Amino acid sequence: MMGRIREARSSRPEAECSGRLIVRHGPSAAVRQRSRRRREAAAAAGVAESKLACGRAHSPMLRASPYTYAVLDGLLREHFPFPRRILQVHALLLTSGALLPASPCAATAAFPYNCLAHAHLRVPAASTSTPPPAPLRLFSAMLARGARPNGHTFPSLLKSAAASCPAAATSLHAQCLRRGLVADRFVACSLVSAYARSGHPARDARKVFDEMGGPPDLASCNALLDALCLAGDLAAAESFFAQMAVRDVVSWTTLVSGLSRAGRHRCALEAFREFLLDHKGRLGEATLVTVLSACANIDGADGLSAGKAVHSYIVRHELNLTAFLGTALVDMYGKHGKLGCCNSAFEIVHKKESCTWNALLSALANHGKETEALAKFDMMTAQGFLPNQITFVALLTACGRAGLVEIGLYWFEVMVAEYKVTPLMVHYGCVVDLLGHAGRFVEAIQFIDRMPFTADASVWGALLGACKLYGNVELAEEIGLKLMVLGPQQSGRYVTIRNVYLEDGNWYAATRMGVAMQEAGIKKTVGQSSVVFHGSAIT
DNA sequence: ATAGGGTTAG
Repeated sequence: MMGRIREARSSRPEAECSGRLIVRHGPSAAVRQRSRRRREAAAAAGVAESKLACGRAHSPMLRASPYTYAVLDGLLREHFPFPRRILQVHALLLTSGALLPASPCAATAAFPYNCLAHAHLRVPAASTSTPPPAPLRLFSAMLARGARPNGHTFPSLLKSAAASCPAAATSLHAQCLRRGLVADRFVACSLVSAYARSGHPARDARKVFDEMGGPPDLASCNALLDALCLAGDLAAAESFFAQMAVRDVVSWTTLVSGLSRAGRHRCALEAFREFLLDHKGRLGEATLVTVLSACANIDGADGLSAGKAVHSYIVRHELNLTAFLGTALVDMYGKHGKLGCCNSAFEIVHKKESCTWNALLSALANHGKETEALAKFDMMTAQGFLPNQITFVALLTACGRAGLVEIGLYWFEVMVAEYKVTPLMVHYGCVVDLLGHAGRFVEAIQFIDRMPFTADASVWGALLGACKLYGNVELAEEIGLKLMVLGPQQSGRYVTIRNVYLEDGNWYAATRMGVAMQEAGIKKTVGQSSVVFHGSAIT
């Protein structure tokens, strides 16, 4: 406990003067005792009591006035970049009674709750841990204490819900309706965004947008644009974008990211270039990250050279390589197989995060540096970075490529048992790939049967690859039937199955597969070696 | 001397 207090003081000594302004003097014995009890309760809850606003011996009671509110807001703002201090200020507000009514007969103010909820948006999920995110818990608390949520309350709540509690979006919307707040443009804008980010169909977001009071403003338009992109309706998004009266960097970034997410990376890059034609200002992190991501996914020299151009922009303007930007850069070089650049970009990212490591690991795993990927994984965990689902995809891929079957199986077990990472379809695919490449077909099939959900085409495809490797025609045929049920669209798989037959010399079966494909509605005749789909060959 | 919304990496 002492250690924490000392750290808070020594790392930010100037903060000590902030709070004294907001305390009222003259504590009675009863008040002193109450305040001690509060401190103990806070301590028991594991929150460090900070000296920053406590004036220690005084009974801290907030007086509700515009002035104290301004101080409170300033106090929180000052601590925005430091998640733990936000928690400390929260603890302070709890112990000082700022979240309670100023007097027994007064109403509880919404203001401190609103500020606090907003501040908590800066706290990464890991620190807040428990499932309902802090802003939503604060909402319950304010309702319980009779504070009346207002138009300033909901934007933070909706943002938080969209990020980590999608199911809450509709209830919050109901709350806004009941309180007559849906005409507020901030609230409406947040609702549009929250619906889109909670996986609702675009029409829900659109409805809120249409029912917003007055003409829509730019932010709301951008929110709807994003909603259309997220719902996958790029045609609607593009036409909406075209008829927007005003567009800013956010509008363009939203469009570029939407196109890129839809797989139209070249279109995304073109849109960005169009944007550059008459944009004179500096580019921000979000825009650069989005463009780098598009560049990463454009195969060939075009993508790489555009990515390099973005990199040189970063260097020229001496932009700080944040985790976000750095990761995008590492990924861009990694996807293009430029492992040297990838590595040096990785090295200069100041505050690396797990995803930064992930980008590096994926690059190594996918470009023949499997052993190095395994070594970097060890470094990553040794330095205290928590591996996540993506990390293990890279790790298992590396094991698969290197033929390290036992090691791969080991890490799969560790992933589930030790890191509590819930395996996704891709992870199962990796393990099936591992087993398959070792020729352990029985185990692979047992493994698939034990999966908590039904295997999709990617998992069967992994096994199919192994069938091809080992000439296991019988199993290939079985898988062929399954794939036909799962997805008649997967023409590439059929071709692989056919090739298994062909290599086995089974021309009859190969022809039959061709017929089956035609029956499944695949425009592909036996005898071709590849199909062209949207300009790229699938074999 | 009172707060809030839209874009971003693996």
